[in-house]
Amino acid sequence: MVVAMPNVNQRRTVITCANCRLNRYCLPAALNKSNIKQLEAIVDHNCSYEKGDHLYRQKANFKSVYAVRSGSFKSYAFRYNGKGRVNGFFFPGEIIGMDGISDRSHINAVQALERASVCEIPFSKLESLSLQIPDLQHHFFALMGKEITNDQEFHNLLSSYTAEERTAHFLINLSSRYERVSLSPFRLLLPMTRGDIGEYLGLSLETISRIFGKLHRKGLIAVNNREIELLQMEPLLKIAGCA
Amino acid sequence: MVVAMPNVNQRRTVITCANCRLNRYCLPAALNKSNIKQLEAIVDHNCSYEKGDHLYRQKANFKSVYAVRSGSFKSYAFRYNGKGRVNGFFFPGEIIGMDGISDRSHINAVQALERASVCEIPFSKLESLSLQIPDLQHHFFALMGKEITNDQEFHNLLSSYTAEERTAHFLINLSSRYERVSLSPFRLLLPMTRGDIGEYLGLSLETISRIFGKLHRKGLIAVNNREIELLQMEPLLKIAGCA
DNA sequence: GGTCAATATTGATTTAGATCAAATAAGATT
DNA sequence: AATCTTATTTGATCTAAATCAATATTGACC
Repeated sequence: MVVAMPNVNQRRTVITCANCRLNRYCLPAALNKSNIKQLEAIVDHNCSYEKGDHLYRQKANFKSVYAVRSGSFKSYAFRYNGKGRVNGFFFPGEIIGMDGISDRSHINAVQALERASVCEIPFSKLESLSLQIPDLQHHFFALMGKEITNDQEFHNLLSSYTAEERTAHFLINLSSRYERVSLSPFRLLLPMTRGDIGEYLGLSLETISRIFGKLHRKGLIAVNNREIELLQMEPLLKIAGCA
Repeated sequence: MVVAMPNVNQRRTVITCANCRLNRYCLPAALNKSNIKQLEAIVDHNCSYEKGDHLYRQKANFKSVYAVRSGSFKSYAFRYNGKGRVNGFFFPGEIIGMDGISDRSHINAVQALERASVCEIPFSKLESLSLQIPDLQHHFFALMGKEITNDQEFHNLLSSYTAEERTAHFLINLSSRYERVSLSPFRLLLPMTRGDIGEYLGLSLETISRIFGKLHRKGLIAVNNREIELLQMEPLLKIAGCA
């Protein structure tokens, strides 16, 4: 398995929010130094997972949200009649667990796609702290708002984009998320299978494979199993509907 | 046009959260009497709209969220290359505007489907008040969390359900939302067109019409233009994947 | 009440992507 | 290294829903 997401701050030094290289993107982003100290006090920085491990299962009690520190995760759900789908991927600096806030139980399961680690943030403590630190409350509202707008853009993608458009959009989206954490935005090492991507995009895994082939034949990407190189961004952006 | 959603608290008495018949479902739901007074102080209760009026346009500055008091709305967006879709419907007691929280500008437009009214809640004031009233902060986190889980269930719907399953799910969902505001859950007066429903569900308007016909032929619903009667809930729930 | 525009139904045809089916290729396990 | 399992690619066929097209109905406006 290709390890797409490098581990961060592992073993070497004591892990804190203040010294984490992701703190610009993560919860501390909006906080001053003294507030970051307060946040650190409620965060558990020592949770690591092997490929296939579950961060939590469907219907698990909600008690925390999690910031990805290294590696990557997918979330998925079986609903009602057994139909289930991957409905999200998570990379370093991103927050997992908001699917449990309203009902106090998670509607999705979350599984590590590779060796990974997270910081656990007990939600009740985060709420208390948010009452004391207006910037933290504001930032968490913004994070949840971002989740909402992302999901709505995805609604649009699923209801009106073709297979090729969805796939291009997926690659572009991944590219910008990789760039955010200082990984190459042009050479994507995918931690997930074609099947995962297909479920996520509402397509069959064969279609994902075929679209990769098609984009390759157009000269827009190079495909080597889990390694995808984005060769021509402009046409890709155009297909993805981001032009 | 059928007016599906009756007006509430209109003209008769001074409108307040304390006397609004929707307060059990709306923002005041989690608050005690004195807190409700504080909330009332920041809410503008006097905003009404005619059919077709916009509550806000795409990319409009975000400054408030809105609680629907009467009538109904749809939200829609044109994204990037002009592909656009209805991505939400809003009924009394529901909150509109969370699509603007993260970027401080709305990614959707919101339009009245019939004569309607809302309460406007300036978001910065809501944030300040949430710092003082823990229950309000908690409740608003929960409301945003609910929006997130709804959107994720919808992701699942669009990526793995057939046209019939989506349509049945839509009717069941509408039924429970109507029931919540004391409307008949079995006799649904739809404020939106087949085209709106189709865009929302990622289907063509012709397919919506055909599926209504099919469900009618199965004896599960009666269709009279915008009036849909749900005749047999069990089989409908089963098709919708809620069994 | 009559005209017009918007909405909804129904039928015929097309098509994007699913499904079925092998054949490779890559990783994991011994 | 050899085997086994899992993931990927590619081809052939099928099908659900889109699209195209024609009415029919409803509501809005003179």
